[in-house]
Amino acid sequence: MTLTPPETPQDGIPANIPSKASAVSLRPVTLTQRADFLRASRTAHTATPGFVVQMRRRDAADHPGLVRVGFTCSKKVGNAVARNRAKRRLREVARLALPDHAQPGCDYVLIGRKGTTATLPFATLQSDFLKALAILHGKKK
RNA sequence: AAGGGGGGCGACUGCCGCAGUCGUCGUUUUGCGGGGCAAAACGACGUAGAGGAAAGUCCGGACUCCAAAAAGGAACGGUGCCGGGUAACGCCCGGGCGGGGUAACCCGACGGACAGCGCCACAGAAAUGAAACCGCUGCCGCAAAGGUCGGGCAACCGAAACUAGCGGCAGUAAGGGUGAAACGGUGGGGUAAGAGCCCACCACGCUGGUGGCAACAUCAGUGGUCUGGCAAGCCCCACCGGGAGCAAUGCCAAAUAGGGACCGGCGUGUCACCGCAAGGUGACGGGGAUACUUUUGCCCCCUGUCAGGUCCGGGUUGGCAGCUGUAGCUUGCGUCGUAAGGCGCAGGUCAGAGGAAUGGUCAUCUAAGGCGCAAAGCUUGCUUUGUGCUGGCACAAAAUCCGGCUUAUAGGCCUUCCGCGCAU
RNA sequence: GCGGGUAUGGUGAAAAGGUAUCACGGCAGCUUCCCAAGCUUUAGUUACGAGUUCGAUUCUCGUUACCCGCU
Repeated sequence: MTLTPPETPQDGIPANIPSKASAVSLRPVTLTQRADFLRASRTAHTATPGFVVQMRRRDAADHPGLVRVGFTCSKKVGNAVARNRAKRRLREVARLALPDHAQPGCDYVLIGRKGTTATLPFATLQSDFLKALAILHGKKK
């Protein structure tokens, strides 16, 4: 894993995305490759009662201006119903907040937690996510 | 106790699918020199979008590949009262038998232990051919103590018979601290003591009659007791089953790659140019191309110094098909059937993708529940009425598709039935 | 998704229908001035729930957890 150069081409991202992202609105691309999640797990992260946020700033040559976001709910969260519910709520949080508050060129990963992600009030999740983003951006600067 | 059913109408915003054939409008990107065409992506509109168990993966199929002429057999595995239903089943329906419950009703791996083998620890006389042992009884032999009789004032002496006991012969299986289980049970007669030895009832086996398609039930006769238990031990009998699974499988593209080895067959299309030759290039010709019905054009590939057959690698990735509508499912009516279900007619039936889509914020209705408040009634801690707040809160997410089973399911609700209490 | 397998003291294993054994480790005691070694002793619902059987770790069914294979 450590022998892999960071400039490895990303097969999961279509080649036409970067040039388009500047022209159209800032729409986050969803992460699907396991390698992206592993890379993000080694970077800065902030925990809130409802979820954990990780942020990774990619290299400048790798699709600058593109915001990517991923969601993770392990089997610890619960059965398939609980995992799906947690992922949906995290997706809604990211959809509402990222276009206004995300920094281009970054990957964000949201991790669901057992119980709380599916049960906390939605407004609490939203405010926690904004706080977490502020902490992460401040840490990077 | 049985069955049904697992909220409705919506708003804003978001997710995902769509050959939406003749929806519309645009923008961007890629390929080719351009034109033009094709493909992809995005936005708006339209339209569709989780369950009764989608779950567990426990059975049965459809479908696909492998093997195979058909059929049979062996091994292995499964099923197991009888009849019916079904594409099929280990499922369902009806019946029988056994068990549970006051009842409604529920539960049952429910063939065979005289085909054979095996096991039954400990305890117990004995764990299955039955017999031995302790006992019980009769006869024979030996034989006390005590009692009886005789003698003696008494201590005591003597005599005969019986008995406990001991030994032998014979009868017997009633009884036997056990044990999960002891070759019938209870009662009576009988006997030296006993025994199905005899009798009545019950249980069991056999034979026959009757009812039933059958499982089985019932009646009569008979045997006098023989088959102790375990087959979710091996096994026997009857029936069923070839193996693997949509990550099956087929096609296309990229890539190592103009791959390598062998077999046997055939005998080098025409023209032009280059070359000493081997050979190369071009034209004509022939064939192919994941295709959707055809046509045309362009482009690409193969071949003409070989068509064909057999064998030999590991690693990596993308696209399309399979892919959702039928052995269908379901609603209504008719008809056959006790039922499961069958047949006929009419209607309804659009999730199908990438590791995978339904979320967020609200509103309202129908009722039930929960937490309160007030009033009334009394049965004094409940009921009724009014009112406020709360109010998708259970189990659980399609992944090829169907028929079942099993398991998980909140608050309750609806229909039918049973028991108990009270009132009439 | 499809298919297969395993659960026994704290750990690793055995038992093959008859009241669960071995090794290491833990607790306690003996021994020693103290420790180590040695000796003695102790702790299990055989993953959970049912069934067959007189009797189940063993046989059968269901549940849970974990592991493995297949693109």
